[in-house]
Amino acid sequence: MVFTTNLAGRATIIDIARIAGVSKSTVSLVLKNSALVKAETRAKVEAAMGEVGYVYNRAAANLRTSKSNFVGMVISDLNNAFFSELATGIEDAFYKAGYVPILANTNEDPVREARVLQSMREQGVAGVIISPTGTNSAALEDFRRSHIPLVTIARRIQSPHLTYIGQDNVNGVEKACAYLIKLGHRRIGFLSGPTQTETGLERRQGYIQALAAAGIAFDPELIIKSPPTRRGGAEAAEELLRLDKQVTAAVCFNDIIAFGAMATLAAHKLEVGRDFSVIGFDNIGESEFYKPPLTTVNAHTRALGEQGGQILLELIEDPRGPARTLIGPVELVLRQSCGPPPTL
Amino acid sequence: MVFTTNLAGRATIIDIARIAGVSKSTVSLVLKNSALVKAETRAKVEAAMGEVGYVYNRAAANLRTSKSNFVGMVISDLNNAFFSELATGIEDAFYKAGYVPILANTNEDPVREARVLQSMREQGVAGVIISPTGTNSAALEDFRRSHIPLVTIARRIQSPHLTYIGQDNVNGVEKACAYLIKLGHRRIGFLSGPTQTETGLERRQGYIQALAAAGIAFDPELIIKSPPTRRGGAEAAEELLRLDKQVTAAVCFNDIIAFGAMATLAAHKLEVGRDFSVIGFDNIGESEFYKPPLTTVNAHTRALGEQGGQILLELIEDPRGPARTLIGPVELVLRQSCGPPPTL
DNA sequence: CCAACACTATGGAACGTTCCAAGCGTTATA
DNA sequence: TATAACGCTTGGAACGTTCCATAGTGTTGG
Repeated sequence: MVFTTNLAGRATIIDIARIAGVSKSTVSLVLKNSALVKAETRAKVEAAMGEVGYVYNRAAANLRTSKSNFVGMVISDLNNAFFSELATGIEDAFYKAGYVPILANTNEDPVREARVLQSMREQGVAGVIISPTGTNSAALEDFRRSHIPLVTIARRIQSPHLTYIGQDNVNGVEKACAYLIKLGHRRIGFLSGPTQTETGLERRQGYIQALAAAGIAFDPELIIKSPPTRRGGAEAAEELLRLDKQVTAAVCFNDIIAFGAMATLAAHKLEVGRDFSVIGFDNIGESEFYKPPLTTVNAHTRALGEQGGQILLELIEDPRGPARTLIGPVELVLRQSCGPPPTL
Repeated sequence: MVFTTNLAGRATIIDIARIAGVSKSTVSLVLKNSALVKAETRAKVEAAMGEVGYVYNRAAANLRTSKSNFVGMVISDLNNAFFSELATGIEDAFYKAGYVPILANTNEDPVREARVLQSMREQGVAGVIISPTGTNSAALEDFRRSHIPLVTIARRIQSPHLTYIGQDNVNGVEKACAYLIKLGHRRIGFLSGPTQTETGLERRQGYIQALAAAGIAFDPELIIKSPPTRRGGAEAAEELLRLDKQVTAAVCFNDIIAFGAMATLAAHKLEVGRDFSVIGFDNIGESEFYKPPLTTVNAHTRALGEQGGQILLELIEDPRGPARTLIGPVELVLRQSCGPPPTL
């Protein structure tokens, strides 16, 4: 007899047990590769499973054990290359460990974020990794109280209770600025992206620190905020040029803003790498192939995602222990957008 | 009494029933907003739920009803902007309908694809939408036999049994070529990407048809295959130039190849839009902001994803009916990579 | 010859829902 | 007054696993 195995009416371990002439407990043991079953018995059971095309019902197992192999993966903007690289890293870590990620793209919408977290609770996720929208720490705080392991990634929420993994934003921008200063630039703009997020504040902090370290006077006008989009970058660069302050270089909140800025510079007949230097942040895939190739801060995004996933898995294994904060190292990748790198 | 609601030991409808002084059946009815319960009773139950922070257990419901609100979303390369845009479209359709997507990024690996499909069966997904790796129709065919609704998207597998939604590849490349021909180009290269996939074959077909329609002799040497990456595009363009056949324009398999090609052209001191024209395919976000902005075929990727998700949802509602094929329309977006568009 | 023990196998309760059949109190109808 | 109808509520079986307590069979050692 062949079973047509759609959700309802597919073969269960009871069917297998009957066919193989054993009890359902034995079938269950076979499924978990228990050493308790005799090889011969195992073979019979496996034959029966093959015969009817048995498919394990994880929902039933989840219910019985009140565990699950689901993890939530909440991404704030999947269309941003940074986050899609992060997501593939995370997904990879889960995949390797046999966990299954439920995806939610919040699209920077805090309402959606809250709804999605609630839904994940209902699904019984074993844990959640999230790049928060940032404005909704209430929903996050609320979720945290459910005692489901939770990791925030790439965007920090100020809370001593939240485990966080991210890149070293301050140091990244510091390195970028220091490099420009070494190349001789004195008036350096900062296209700061959004300024109310932790990420934004940290990167801004790096800018200010680097200038101070070099003894360059800080001019708040040279910080231009904008949405972290190409258009935002283009407009911010426009504004920076309008200041007419002999700015010769800009550090950008991220690569995407840098791309936008480079478009504006080109429109103003400024050759990037000769007339004006630009540095980005993230080192997303396309930055290497841009025209000119973009000098940027490598945040090792994919690895960061993988490590974040890994940390969540550890937290699931052992939920005790205090919240951790991990800051991944960061380095400057020298390309043509600042002119030819100085020989060492 | 306050419950600490982690997975094990969180409040159940039985707890709620006891607190509210009703039966669990009544609580269940409240949960599904049944009109059968008196407003007063409903209020009592809802108060009890609020009191203990009740969280619905969907796994239990899934088991009982042998249904689920999970859908599988299998993406072949999430780091490719085309697919990440597709994914957000799909995710959006699911989100709106209350379905929860399980994500799997196969990374173009057929083995991973097969494993992932099996895992989704175990999770009891209500349906699956997949952009196949293309080389593993056996696994797909096998999955299809489980009678779980299945939609293939963006990449076609030749099978009369599979529902497919994609963009009009032939017509897209035809339009691109026709435009170049109208601009006066006669020797047009085709950076064909991978040639063994259906998508590749269709786009190649468009190229051949367009040349034929214009009475231009077909020269197979002008078709250069490569991986669909920036590097692939760069190398393919290199090869095209090496032919030394006075080629003045190239149509590319996708935008990413076009970006790579443009880098090569720049390295050869050819100004794209003046000395050489380039057209891409997909109209991914960055193409608008490239230098120069890329003329490309708009595949309405996000909308395509949304529609694909929608079709899967319809199939879940009503799994009967034959496999469908939907081909979305496609149009050329004129930008600077072919020089200024002719005035109409 | 029996106790002790290893090795396998098993029945049944439990996980948290849904849903059917049935119950009950009140009002309408005959 | 008996009965039907209606509005609301309920007990209990069922979904497909897991896992505990228990039991049957040899084998070993005293």
